[in-house]
Amino acid sequence: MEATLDLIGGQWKGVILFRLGEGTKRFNELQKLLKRVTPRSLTRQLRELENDGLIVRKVYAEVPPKVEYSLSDKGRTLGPVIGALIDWGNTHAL
Amino acid sequence: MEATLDLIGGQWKGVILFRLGEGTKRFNELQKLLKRVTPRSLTRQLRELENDGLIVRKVYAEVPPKVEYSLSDKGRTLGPVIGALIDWGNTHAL
DNA sequence: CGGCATCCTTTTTGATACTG
DNA sequence: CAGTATCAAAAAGGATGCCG
Repeated sequence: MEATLDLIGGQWKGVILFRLGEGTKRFNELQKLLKRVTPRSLTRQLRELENDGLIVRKVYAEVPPKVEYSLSDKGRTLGPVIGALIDWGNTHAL
Repeated sequence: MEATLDLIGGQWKGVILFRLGEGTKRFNELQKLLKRVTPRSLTRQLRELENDGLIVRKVYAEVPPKVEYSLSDKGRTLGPVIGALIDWGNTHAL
């Protein structure tokens, strides 16, 4: 369980995973959805999620650049966990 | 969900919650169960969990001192969440 | 036994500016 | 658009020692 928390415990990782659960998103879209995140932080969280194999980063060789992020198969297995977190939060939020 | 992660996202909080789910524990017992945690860190995590109303701290006015930690009613509602985290970790651990 | 105080090092985060 | 670079600041964590 410590391992699981390490994977989703980052400041923004939970929300990123949740948002990507809704569908593929571009860097810019994520940045708008996660108010108050700096590009630097967002980049780092995305890289960690990618290294952990939870999300997939797809780069299009275009101008202007286009990068899409989506859940990997492994990332999708987190669905129930994310769901449990959200349910509890909705029920017990201050 | 960010709120939920804040509550259980600390370095040791998940394990503490899990262990207290097994039953009431004393400070010393927790320290033994959580290898490598320093008293300072353990104290701080316990205080935060207490302030969040997830655990109960009971002090006995004895010599030597005795302090017991246990889950609060609110803390017990986290059971399914903890369970989901553990299940996922067991299934997908490296 | 169950801490708190102090000091120090490591890790994380933010703000701002700039680039392929 | 999707980042990187750099600096500064804050938060977290460990080590050690002392106390009621």
